[in-house]
Amino acid sequence: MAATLKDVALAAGVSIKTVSNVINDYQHIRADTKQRVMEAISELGYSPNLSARSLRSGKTGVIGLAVPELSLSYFAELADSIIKAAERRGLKVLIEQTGGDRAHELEILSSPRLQMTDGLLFSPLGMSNEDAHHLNVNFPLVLLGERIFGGPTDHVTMSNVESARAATAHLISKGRRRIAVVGGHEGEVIGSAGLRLRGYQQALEEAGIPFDPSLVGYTTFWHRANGATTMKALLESGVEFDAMFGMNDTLALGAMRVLQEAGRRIPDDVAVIGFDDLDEGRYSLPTLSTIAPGRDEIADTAVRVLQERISGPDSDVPPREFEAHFQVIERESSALPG
Amino acid sequence: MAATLKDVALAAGVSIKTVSNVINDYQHIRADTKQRVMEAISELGYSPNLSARSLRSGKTGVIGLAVPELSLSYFAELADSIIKAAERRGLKVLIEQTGGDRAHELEILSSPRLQMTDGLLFSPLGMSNEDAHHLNVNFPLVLLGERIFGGPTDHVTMSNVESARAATAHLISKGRRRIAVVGGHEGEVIGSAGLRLRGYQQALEEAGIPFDPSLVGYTTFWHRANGATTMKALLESGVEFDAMFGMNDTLALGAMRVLQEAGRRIPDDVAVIGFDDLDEGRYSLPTLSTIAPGRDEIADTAVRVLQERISGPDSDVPPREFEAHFQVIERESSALPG
DNA sequence: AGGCGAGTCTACAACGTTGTAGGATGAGCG
DNA sequence: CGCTCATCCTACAACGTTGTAGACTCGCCT
Repeated sequence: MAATLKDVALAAGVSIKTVSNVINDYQHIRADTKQRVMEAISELGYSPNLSARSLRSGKTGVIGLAVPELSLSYFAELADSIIKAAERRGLKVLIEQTGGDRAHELEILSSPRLQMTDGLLFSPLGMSNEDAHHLNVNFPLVLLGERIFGGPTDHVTMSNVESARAATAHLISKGRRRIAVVGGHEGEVIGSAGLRLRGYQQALEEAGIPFDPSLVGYTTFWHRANGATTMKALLESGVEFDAMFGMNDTLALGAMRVLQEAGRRIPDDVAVIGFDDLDEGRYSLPTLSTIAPGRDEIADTAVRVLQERISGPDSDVPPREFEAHFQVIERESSALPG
Repeated sequence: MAATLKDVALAAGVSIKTVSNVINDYQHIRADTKQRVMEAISELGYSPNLSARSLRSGKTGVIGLAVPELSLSYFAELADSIIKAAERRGLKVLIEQTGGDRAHELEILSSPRLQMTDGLLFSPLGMSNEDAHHLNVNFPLVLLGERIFGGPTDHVTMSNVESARAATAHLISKGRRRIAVVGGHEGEVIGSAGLRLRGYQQALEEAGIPFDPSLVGYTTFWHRANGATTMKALLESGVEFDAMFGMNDTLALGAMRVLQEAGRRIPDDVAVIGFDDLDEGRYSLPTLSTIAPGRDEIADTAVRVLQERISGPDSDVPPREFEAHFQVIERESSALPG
């Protein structure tokens, strides 16, 4: 069906290899030969067979991206950034959804499901630090997210502790001292929740505010519904607070809705800040203050580092850790006289 | 590096082809031979080279999905559904973002960028019905969305007219007669905006309500910001209305925020319904009534049809059109005594 | 005894590409 | 005139897999 090098070679009256050379910009080709080949190519509508090329070269030009779910806005926006970053480097992206399920995540690492790709950007959610050794695989792998630290691979992550500290400090700078947290994971030390809670505590400490555990609302997942139910529980517990730090925007938005239903004014009664800088927070009522975690920087770094691992010499470079730069973005939900 | 059929064959003391036969479940193999081969396979950690397999078979097991942007929630959720549907059928999905740009969309159709895939699910935004002939490509292609109708390929779409009519009828059933629309595209006949506006008009007609053009708010894009500015313009125009139909949820949410800022109560002063059934609308304040467009059905149909085209005999089946089933979902934003 | 068919396995070619080695041509130089 | 050397091109092999054709064994039927 589709034209091959052979067809083009026949049409142009040259050898197969010469056509191949033209395509690959080999230097020593006479101008008229080149011209003739080019004409034959466009006449036959030839385009190279990528499977064959992959077989020869061992490279596919495709990278894998494994995320929990695209319907979680953060991962959708991350995927967007990553696809764009990959495109800039001439790579395509094949997306795999793990559902945040540990078994599914391990399966992706061990089975040949991503055979078609040159390497993998991996954002686990179900795995924990004890699973780090599973990352010891024999293909290029770059880890994303905050579930595992000190693993055997390159790792690109947010500045979780510092940015959570900045978020909390921001609320403190607005005169708030009773700051509720929505989204804690009981007993977690590593992981977005654990790290961000640490940042929260650091900020309190710096300001000389004692840490009150009853202000921390725990939840397993970070969906809108969880933000809502966690906030409901906080309200029912009767604990007082004049500010809230949502561990991500989605939680914050769900929680805000419950606060408003309960008659609390934002930011007057409760100042709110989230985390992630989702587009959504720009148009909520009120607009949501947040931490911009440097998504484009994360995407760009991750793709660049993966590409280095793919083409670079084997493993003489030890695993590296990258932290993206964050920014505190003040919007209406925390806009108060500082 | 990685083990090949040859290595396994050597280890098991059989021919390459026998190993291949074991892998492909060929019937006539002695039990002990099979056993020996299996052992060699797991011992060497063999897994087939997919590039080679693709080269031989002409199939990659990967389909392409071209959408405007994953940061648009609708497309993120669509991609989610499609990846899941593809997984059920043993396919992987490679995602390409067009940015909704016509030139970029045409380029994807004409260039060999998606060579690595067996077929393409294509959701254009910039192209219009006049570009339909560009869909006449020589690889399996299934069209999604409402930009082009009557094209030369299979097409999976929402019931735009009918569901917009149902949305409007829903507002009418709540006693509303002055129904504003947010998201019209000036002069458009085909396309989500044009079709949904038609459904809106049909519902009015059925109810004997005259169509008032000044109730239609036009906008080019369907982001949150556009919903907000369009609603601002409507309010400034001084036109009166007691309900609003947002052509999608994002627009509706943006518009709701402006309405609330202007002091209009929802649903008391203005009843609101959107379109798309985004997760977000389940946790907005108030929760957003909407049309569930049957996303899973769309995804499932699209993947199934594409797979049929990929493996099926060539083109003896004429292009087919599929319309997913929709549902009106009533939430707080339109919850009024019927 | 000869022949047949089912079961089991193998050798070889082919998919379309690129790397390697080397052949042919002509210019430059002693 | 003969040599070298750069330029331009070609033949062949190889990447790892699967389809095709056929070899060989065995039991069973005529």
